[in-house]
Amino acid sequence: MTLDNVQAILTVVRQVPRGRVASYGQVARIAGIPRNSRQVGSVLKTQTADSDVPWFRIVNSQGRISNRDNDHSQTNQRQLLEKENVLFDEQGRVDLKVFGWNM
DNA sequence: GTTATGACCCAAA
DNA sequence: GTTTGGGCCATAA
Repeated sequence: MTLDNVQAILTVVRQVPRGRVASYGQVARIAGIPRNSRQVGSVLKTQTADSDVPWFRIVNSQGRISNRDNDHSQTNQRQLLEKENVLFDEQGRVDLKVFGWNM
């Protein structure tokens, strides 16, 4: 990964509007690196909360929250999204048809 | 240089 | 609708 790509990823994530979510693959495509969806996660985990990047608006293509299979950060992300009117179902997933970011 | 791992994705079952 | 297996590519050891 070049530094340019990292900046492109962060720029894309910053463009995600409030109340919407985007998938890793979607971010990777828009950033110009279609096959590097996994690296998007690696970049986001270095950002954490004290950044201006809304990392919590990124979920996987199934609408599931993929952080480190831990427990705490997952709930934290969910609450951050619910604060923006993004609702989860009983299985802890968001409806990408409704809350997905379609440009 | 090779091997293993990962906040993933997609097609098939 | 969900779970599995194979594929991808960048980093770490």
